[in-house]
Amino acid sequence: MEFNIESASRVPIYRQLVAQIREAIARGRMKPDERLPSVRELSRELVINPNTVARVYTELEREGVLNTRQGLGVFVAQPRNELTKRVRKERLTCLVDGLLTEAVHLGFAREEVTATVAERMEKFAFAHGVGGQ
Amino acid sequence: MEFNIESASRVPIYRQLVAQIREAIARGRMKPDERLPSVRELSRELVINPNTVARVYTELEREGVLNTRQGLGVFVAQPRNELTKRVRKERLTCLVDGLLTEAVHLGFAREEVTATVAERMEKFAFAHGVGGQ
Amino acid sequence: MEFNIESASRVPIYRQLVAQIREAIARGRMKPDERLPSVRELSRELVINPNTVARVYTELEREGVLNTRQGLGVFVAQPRNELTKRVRKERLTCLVDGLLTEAVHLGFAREEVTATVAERMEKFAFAHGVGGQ
Amino acid sequence: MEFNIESASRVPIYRQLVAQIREAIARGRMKPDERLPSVRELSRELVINPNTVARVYTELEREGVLNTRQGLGVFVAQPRNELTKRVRKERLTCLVDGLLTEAVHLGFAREEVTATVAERMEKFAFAHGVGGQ
DNA sequence: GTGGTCTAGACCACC
DNA sequence: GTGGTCTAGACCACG
Repeated sequence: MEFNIESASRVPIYRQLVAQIREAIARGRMKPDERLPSVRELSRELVINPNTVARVYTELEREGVLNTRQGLGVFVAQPRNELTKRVRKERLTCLVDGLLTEAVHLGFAREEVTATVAERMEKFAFAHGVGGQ
Repeated sequence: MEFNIESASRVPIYRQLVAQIREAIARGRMKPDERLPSVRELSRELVINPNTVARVYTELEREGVLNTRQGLGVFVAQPRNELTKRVRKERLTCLVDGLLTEAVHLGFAREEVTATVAERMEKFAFAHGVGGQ
Repeated sequence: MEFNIESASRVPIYRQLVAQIREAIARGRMKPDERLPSVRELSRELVINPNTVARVYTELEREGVLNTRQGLGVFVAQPRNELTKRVRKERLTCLVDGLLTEAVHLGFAREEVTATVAERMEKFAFAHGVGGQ
Repeated sequence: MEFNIESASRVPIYRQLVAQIREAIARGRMKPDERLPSVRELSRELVINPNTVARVYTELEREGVLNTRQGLGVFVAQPRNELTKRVRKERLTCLVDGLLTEAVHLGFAREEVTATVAERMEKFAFAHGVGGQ
């Protein structure tokens, strides 16, 4: 996996990294139980402070996306669904509304948005069937 | 238009307001040339600092979503598309990828996302035909 | 609220604080929307590094126990239940088994454990009725 | 006795094993004077480092839960109660408070906790009568 | 070697 | 004033 940090961006480094790792997993480019680079490796590679990488890993672990095994490294977690159907649906709706708001302001038409969603979907590793309770 | 500020949220007040105004416009609940409440009115109504409201209006004006007519008030701007088709498409793709990343992590299936997008779309005031240059 | 840190303990400072805040809330000694001391105040009072306090607050916010409002401070969150009934039950069972394991090793009898649970329960602010889905 | 190590867990292997042995004894699935597998056997079976198993046995011996008879192996110790009633009661209270704190945050009601404790209790090998001095 | 904890001190965003 | 981010560097626990 290759990550890249724009330190000029106003988005905090740790958020950029979090987003990139989450996207890599969602796109199936990193699989469950795959090992990520060590904190020290990644911090050397990206030329950022080890604590910043550690923070990213900690945060993603708390979310259940990664898990760390002391002395062994950090790994992609098995997907779990601990949230209520209701909460998950609320979050999805909120995200979709945000997308649509921006799409309208950018001047897109309905069909363009639908087409883009359908097109990008192919790149993501969706679960099959309908998600848990 | 009614706005509501959740002061118990970690999202800064000014961002909540910006988002709500943008969404109201995108949903067609506020139309071009419609007048918004004055800074003082809105700050009194929402019980927030006038500086915060002023900041919101300034920010949305900079974005081209609102415009101020000196002595008359603040109005919803006519939709403009200053960005090239290419840039706009890039932004849309980026937003869609963000949505899909979250959707996968929430455990949704393709069809659920497609359905939610289609359903929410009905609530938004999309332009007809295909957007500008 | 008064907190006390044992820096001699092998339990990390930030975990001690997290536990104390969680317990204070569970016992109803801190109520929703109540403000906690600022990061700087608390770090001065407990004579620990402000980053350690910040970490505690961040962690509890991520858990949904606190929420921070930029520029205003950190507050006790309204209780929410985002986890699946199944996951919650699993966690409870696991915690109870841990308790019972220790109780047996300490040589307690059934009735003593039952009595202690009943007795301590009076000190905690349980919700009424049965928890969400 | 069968133990199972979850290597994908953030809990150190040696702690997992310690907990499982303690629980097995508390549930009466291992009785006093029963022999445990040798360090080599167990490490081969669980596919973990022999040093890790050795550490587990040492730790449990220090606690008085196991004892080693040179050349013969490691055995479950006779239950002893070296702690005063007062100290033991303090520990129990502390553990119960920890359980109740979590239960409240998980949104359980009193009755649910009481019921779970009663239910799980059936699986544990409690001493009869009231514990020592 | 791995990650986890803690400190010290800097600079920025929010209200 | 508040909290959020980032860096630098120390020491400890795990395997």
